[in-house]
Amino acid sequence: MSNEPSDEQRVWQVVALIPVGQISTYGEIAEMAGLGRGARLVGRIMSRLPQGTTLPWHRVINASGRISLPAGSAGYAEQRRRLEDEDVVFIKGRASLRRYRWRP
DNA sequence: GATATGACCGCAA
DNA sequence: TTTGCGGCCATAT
Repeated sequence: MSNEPSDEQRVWQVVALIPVGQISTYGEIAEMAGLGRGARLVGRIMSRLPQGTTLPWHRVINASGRISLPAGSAGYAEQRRRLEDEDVVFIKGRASLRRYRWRP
């Protein structure tokens, strides 16, 4: 039988490892999950997460340091609130923390 | 098969 | 710093 984890499974696994209060980007996640330049794939997978998931999806932002959800949307507000609850500071719409980088 | 779309990215100007 | 554009890759039509 195939125990091969799907791309979706690997992305979930990588996102789950992001430490509290730290952030990563779609591109970094794609790279770590072995998807190469599949940043858009990561974005698609994030958009399809089941409600009530325990995954720290809010710690994933784009390469510009900004939240990718439409500004003003409910999703944007929730992601920003969750990050601020973890002491991530926003300045002019950008997360002030240096983005989390994986340690090889 | 061709085209359009998306929680993206890097780079040039 | 911000914008625009090409590149990227899975899905939907």
